[in-house]
Amino acid sequence: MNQRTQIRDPELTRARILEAAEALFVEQGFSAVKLSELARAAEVTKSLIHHHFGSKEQLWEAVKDRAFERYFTAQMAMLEEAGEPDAALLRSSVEAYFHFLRENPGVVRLFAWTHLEGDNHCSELDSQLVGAGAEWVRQTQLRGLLRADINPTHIIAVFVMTCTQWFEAKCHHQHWPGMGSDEAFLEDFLKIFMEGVTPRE
Amino acid sequence: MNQRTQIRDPELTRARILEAAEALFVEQGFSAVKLSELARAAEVTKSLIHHHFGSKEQLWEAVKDRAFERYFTAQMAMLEEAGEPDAALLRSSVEAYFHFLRENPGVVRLFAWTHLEGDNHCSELDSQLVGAGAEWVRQTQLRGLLRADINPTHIIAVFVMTCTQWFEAKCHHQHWPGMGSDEAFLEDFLKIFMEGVTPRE
DNA sequence: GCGCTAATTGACCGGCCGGCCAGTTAGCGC
DNA sequence: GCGCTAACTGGCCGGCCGGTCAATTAGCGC
Repeated sequence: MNQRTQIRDPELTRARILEAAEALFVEQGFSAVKLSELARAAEVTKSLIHHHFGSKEQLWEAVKDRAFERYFTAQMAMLEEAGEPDAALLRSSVEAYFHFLRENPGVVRLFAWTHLEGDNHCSELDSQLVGAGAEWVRQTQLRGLLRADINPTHIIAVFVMTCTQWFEAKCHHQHWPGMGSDEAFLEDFLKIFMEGVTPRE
Repeated sequence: MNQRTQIRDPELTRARILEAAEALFVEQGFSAVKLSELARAAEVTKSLIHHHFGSKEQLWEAVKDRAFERYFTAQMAMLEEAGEPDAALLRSSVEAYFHFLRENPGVVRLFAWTHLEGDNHCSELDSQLVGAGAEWVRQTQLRGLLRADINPTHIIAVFVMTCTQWFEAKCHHQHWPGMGSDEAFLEDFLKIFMEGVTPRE
């Protein structure tokens, strides 16, 4: 900003802008964020934001791309290290997904904002992920280790949506009477879910 | 707007503003809505909005209050007409809730926006609702008709969150490979859920 | 009918929004 | 070192945002 330390590092500048932008967009959503505020947060001039990203809209896209890229690679890694299909593995996948969301609350909110915008530019990536997961479920069904009378995609959807909503709407239902902690809820959800997808002997 | 039909009907005016505001807020969220646009949609001058509601913020509160009031009374009515506690009734309650959300997509989005804002000014009403539902579950558990090893509030939460997320994030997962229709998903969710909450004989 | 209240209008405002541009300068290739 | 590219600055802009206000008038109580 002022005359001190005139070192230039465009990579760092881009990173600083992206980081500050992600924080603000996650917090307030696209239209509530002001570029002036963002510039202050990133310790950068407003013009610099335009120089590196073109417009507020393009910056928003860049932020989403980066976050969903992270989400996608993390999930893909989890899927790939999954071993022999069986019910226990499904359980631990749900746990892993739940904990991933808990550790990445920003991603959850970013998802939520984009859902509300009707934006589905991340759905190619997500479809891949869900497709792979559903295929894994199908294999497990074929081995008789999961109920075969349920659409595999729906099995994935049920646990993904429950975990997502738990964190998206946390501010809302955390005050519900009798509601337990993250872990207590996950425990109870797994009781229902696992019992529901496992075949009766 | 112009000189024709100089009839005044403040109630109708308020209603027109509220209706247009709800539509826009539902669509775009609070900060993306412009009062000028809203005035045009409601066929009303901008000043009239301020006259009747004070400020954009207060109008937003009024819109939320009205919508949540509607939601609350509808749900309370459903709860009260519920009869003898048993598992079949839980099933039909889930179905009713799911169909209510499908018929009221605006409410779902309004909920979503307020969740993201961290606003929980509707939580007293909601807590009542959840409390009543959980109590009903507890009664059913005591009769041995539902598994007793699960927190009743969590049972409510699981189905509420799944239904909510289904509609909140519809634009997102409707393109997932293998995903079925509303009814097909509900069917599969109920298979999992009912099996999960029913005691093994 | 008369007068008072409040619904309604349209002109207007200060502020700030996203974006632009002319000018400066750091840093890299040569 | 030299020059060129692009990173970076600060001032600026048009537009429109939410909000105000004075003036007008419909409608209701009496």
